[in-house]
Amino acid sequence: MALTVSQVAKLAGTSVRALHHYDEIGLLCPTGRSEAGYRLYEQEDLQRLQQVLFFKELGFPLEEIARILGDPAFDLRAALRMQRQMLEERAVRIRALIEAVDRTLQSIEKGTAMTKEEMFEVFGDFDPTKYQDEAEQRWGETDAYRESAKRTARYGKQDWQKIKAEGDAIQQELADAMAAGIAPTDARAMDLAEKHRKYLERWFYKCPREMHRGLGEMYMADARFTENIDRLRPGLAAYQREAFVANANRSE
Amino acid sequence: MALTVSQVAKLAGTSVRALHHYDEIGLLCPTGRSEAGYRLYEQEDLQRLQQVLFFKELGFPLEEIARILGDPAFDLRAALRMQRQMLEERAVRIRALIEAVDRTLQSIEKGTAMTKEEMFEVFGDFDPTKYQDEAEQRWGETDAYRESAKRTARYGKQDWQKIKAEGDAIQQELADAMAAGIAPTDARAMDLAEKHRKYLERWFYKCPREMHRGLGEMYMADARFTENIDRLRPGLAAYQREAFVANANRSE
DNA sequence: CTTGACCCTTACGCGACGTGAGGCCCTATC
DNA sequence: GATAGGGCCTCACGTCGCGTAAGGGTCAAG
Repeated sequence: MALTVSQVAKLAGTSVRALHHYDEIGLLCPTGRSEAGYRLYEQEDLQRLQQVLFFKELGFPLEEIARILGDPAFDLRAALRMQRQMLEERAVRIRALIEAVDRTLQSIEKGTAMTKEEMFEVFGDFDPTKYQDEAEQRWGETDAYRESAKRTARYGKQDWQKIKAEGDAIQQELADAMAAGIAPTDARAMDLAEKHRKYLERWFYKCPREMHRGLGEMYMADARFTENIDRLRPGLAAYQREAFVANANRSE
Repeated sequence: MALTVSQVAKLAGTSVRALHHYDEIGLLCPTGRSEAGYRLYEQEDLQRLQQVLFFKELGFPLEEIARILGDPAFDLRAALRMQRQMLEERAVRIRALIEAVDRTLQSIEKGTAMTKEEMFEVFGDFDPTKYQDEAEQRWGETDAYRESAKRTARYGKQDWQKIKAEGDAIQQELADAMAAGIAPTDARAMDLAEKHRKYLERWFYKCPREMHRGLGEMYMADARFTENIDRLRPGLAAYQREAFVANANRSE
């Protein structure tokens, strides 16, 4: 069942030359060669190619990809989860760009000029190299990462109870902090806010501080949420929101 | 109010070298030069730069960008709407990739191997040159495009209130469906569930059906949520959950 | 035994800059 | 007014991920 270059290229939607290139630089060397020197790709080569293309799609330089895939501690599932995460970050960026387009359109229609800063807001805070750093970070502390990743692995039905319990516990901690008279702007409260955010990120993926702040505000705006949270402790919703906002504002 | 290269670079989040390059190839030549030969950028240069960066972000080669911006029939608003459209296509692609990652993860966890075709499905149907073709097409039939684009154009800048209202409306629709005696497994109810999911994705990013189902279960598991939802209509929480689950199970 | 589709290697080209090198300009401080 | 440090200029070569021949073997079908 070995495939030739052009067959693989067709399958993967890439070019023969690209496959040659990957072979040249040692990124993807076919396991076999025919008598006449033809490259022969097996199933495992295809899997590797899929990974290569995924990372490529995410903007990694080929050399990086080789390093990642070559890592003896490489864990396919962890990698896939990482890819997922990064794709979501991309989605966020695209949304930001769409909003920027909309804002520009609006300002044109209203005839109000944008400030220079506004014009480039969206381009500025994007660091394309961030991905690579993140990857290295993640792959650096492989041990710790693996552990935490293992937990996320299966989202069994009953696990949702655990998730909920964890969320409740954090909220209880916030309630306690409030009861203890700790200001929402206090580092301890902010740490709890951050803990909450991390909790969201762990289970629900992606929640930058910006959005977390928004979440806090939404809790306030929606009477149903407020009531609910305040049932745990009156004023907790407002307290929580303050803590989220404070946490969003610090460290930047 | 003229700016120097490094100032512009900082503003736009690009590099001085890039600006030099754009000048070299005639893509963005600053209107002025100081006595000493320093490049001086004016407001209009910044606007053009913004456009350049937008198109670049969309993957256009610089030469193409020069052609587009140089077109005497160039209409900024039409261009922005086109950019919007293309960004949304990108978002779709990213979602497809996310789903591909999810499918791969699932097949690993279930131990079922994917076929070769499945593995590359998502890469195959992506044509990076499509954008350019599309651009030319669009610039050809400007009239028809304008009309349809008008609808897509504006999106309010603020507000959580609108978001909340939208969410409430969907929930109200679900309550109505329930009141009308429509089964939660009925296509109409599932459509509402899907609508809710899409709503979440639009504003809160990412919520695959798997997670949506989990959300429904979480609503049920948490007494506070259940009470809240049921306040709108008794039993709505359970109904909603059923619809989410049904929706998650179909179409796959 | 030829034809045409496929494969090989070698090598140069290109787009969008990064990265110096070498030198002028400009303000600030001694 | 001399010098230091930062910013600006113009070459010009390097890089990355291939595209694109060039020149030549391989293989199944007719």
